[in-house]
Amino acid sequence: MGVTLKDIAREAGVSVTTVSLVLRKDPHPMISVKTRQKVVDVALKLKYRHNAYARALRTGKSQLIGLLMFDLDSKIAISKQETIDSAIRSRGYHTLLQTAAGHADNMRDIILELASSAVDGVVIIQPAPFVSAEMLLPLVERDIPIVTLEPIEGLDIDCITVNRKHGVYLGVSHLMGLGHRKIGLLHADASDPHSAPRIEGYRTALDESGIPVDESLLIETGLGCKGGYEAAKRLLDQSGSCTAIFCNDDEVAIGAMRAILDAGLRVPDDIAIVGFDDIEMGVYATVSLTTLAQPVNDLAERAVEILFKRLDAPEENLPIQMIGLEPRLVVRESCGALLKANKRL
Amino acid sequence: MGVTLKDIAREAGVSVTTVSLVLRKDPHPMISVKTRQKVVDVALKLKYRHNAYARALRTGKSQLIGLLMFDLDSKIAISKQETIDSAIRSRGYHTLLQTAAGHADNMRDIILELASSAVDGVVIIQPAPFVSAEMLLPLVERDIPIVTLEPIEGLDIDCITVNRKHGVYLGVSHLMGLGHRKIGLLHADASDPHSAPRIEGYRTALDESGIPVDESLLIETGLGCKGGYEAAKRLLDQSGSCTAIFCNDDEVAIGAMRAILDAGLRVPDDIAIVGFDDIEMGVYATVSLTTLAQPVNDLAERAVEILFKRLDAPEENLPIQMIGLEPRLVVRESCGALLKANKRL
DNA sequence: ACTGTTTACTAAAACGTTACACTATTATCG
DNA sequence: CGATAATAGTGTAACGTTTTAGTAAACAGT
Repeated sequence: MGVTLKDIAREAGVSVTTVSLVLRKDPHPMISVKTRQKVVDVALKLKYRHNAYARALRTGKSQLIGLLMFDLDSKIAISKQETIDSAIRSRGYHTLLQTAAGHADNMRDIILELASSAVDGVVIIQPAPFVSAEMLLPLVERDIPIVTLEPIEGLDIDCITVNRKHGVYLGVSHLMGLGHRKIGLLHADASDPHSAPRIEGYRTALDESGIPVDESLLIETGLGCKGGYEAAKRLLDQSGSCTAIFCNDDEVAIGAMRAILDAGLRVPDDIAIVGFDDIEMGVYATVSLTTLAQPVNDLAERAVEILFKRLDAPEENLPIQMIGLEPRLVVRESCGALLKANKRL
Repeated sequence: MGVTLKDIAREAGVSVTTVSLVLRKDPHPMISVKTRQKVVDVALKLKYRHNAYARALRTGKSQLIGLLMFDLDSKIAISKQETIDSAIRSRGYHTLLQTAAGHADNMRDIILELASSAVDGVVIIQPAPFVSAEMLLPLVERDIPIVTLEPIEGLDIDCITVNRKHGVYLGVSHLMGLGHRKIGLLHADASDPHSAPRIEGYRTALDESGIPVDESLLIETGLGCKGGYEAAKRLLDQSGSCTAIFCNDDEVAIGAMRAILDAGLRVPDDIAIVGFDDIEMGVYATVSLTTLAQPVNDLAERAVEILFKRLDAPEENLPIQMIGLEPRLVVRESCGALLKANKRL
């Protein structure tokens, strides 16, 4: 149905090979300018489009990188996706974004589908807790390079992530610097691998100042605004005595703020809030959000860089990379630091 | 490198055809249970995965639907994407999500790429103002069915959209029912095809009540929280006299709320707010958002339904469909209706 | 015992490319 | 002038699958 190289060859009076050579802009082979021009003209006239399948079948390469996401609920994950996407595009490759729409079953399906020789490489943006080493086997067996943005237990693959432990440490230390001693922590449940480092960072910060950890201030939260709202409510109900809350991420923080306001308290006057991620919405929250910014650009660029190093050198046994980037504290209204500074004036 | 049908055929002592027949689970051909079992066993043993490219090349079908988005900034667009994705999955097809990451140039690239026989059909979630009829030509020429969620000028293709005019009419009428007479409208700029229907709906509602339209209350807004924040600021600066604002969408509304609070005013006491879309964040805004909910599920299901009707009957000349679904008013705090009801008690 | 039918399977040709190994033709040089 | 080299191309075999048209064997019917 479509126009093929054969059609162009016939029309231009040359061989299929020549047409292929010309249209691929292969600089090496010797084709006269005249022939080149004729082929290009005919191709344009017939509105030729290459058949991606035939090309991929023949070359074994698709110029396609699979971008695997669990869902599109989190703004920070989306901004990672966008940045990675553009890094891949800038290298002349295309992106095949796959989302599991919040279903772990889909994740397995998608990985199998990607393994059907569909992509040259894979970046997994939200691996855990949805992706296990075993699920990635089909890709590993076919030597399809994988980079994840979070470590996967039991599998040695390139991983470039954010040092969440240190981030939480920075945030909690900041709150302590403002005088807070009773600091709540809304953390994801244990199945989320981000949870443990966060709790560690929290403990480290408190330990360092010799403050004992009050376990009742550690509250498990669901994800999203809704999760934060409910978790903060539980925290406020059970112990009215905390003066600050460190939230799992900005979306949880926005939900938590709403719960605090609903309880008749003010942010940051009565309770200070710190989030994690630095999403745009945080800036426009009723009380703008102090947070730890993830180095999204860096993260994306380096992830793609590592992936392409492997693509370019398929045979070489490059060492597995495990890199942790540092988040950066962004001070806005919700932590009360600005309020305090103003008062001092 | 991968295991092919040939490998299985050799190992199982049958022909390639037989293997293909068995593994595709073609019910028609007569293959004995014994042979069938042997082939399946060998395939499993060798960890066979079909080669998607070879299959697509041979059959001319990829079982892939392209899902085209301009960006992932808007929550409502994402929820449409997720719903459409799962509708496509439930039909045994796969989704190829492509985002232009906010660059119109990418959009053209992506469409060309999709036209390289890469997909069997396309759903465009945010066509306007980024996609023109001319850009879609490569798809149209190859008879790849397209469904958009918004009309595209100059091109007759299936379109299933939301009746924004009526939505705005409902929202503005609701505000008028609450006694508001000076109602601001934050609308996208004219390049956005949603803009005109919104303004129309606004005018219709006012006309119906015999209220003259004060043009100074119609303010052009950028997208996202930031856009809403800035536009609301402009509105408040130039005329302090409006008592309600209808916002282009929920994200704009959240930004606008922040601007109102920054100006020392309260929502909804001093200024009532109504948004459009019904995103989750609106529920957890400091003042929960009254809005017009888009019928996302319906939208997605019907879009996919139309697409598959065309896929299943490629030759039949099905009539072009243009469907507008009705949004639904969701009353929360920001419009002041609840406040008023409480006072009355 | 012959035709005809059913059952179980297979050979070979596509699909549109690319890659490899060639062949003409023309130019260069001692 | 003949030999060599450079230039400009071409023919054909893959890539892994599906599809079409077939064959070989077993079986039934008269």
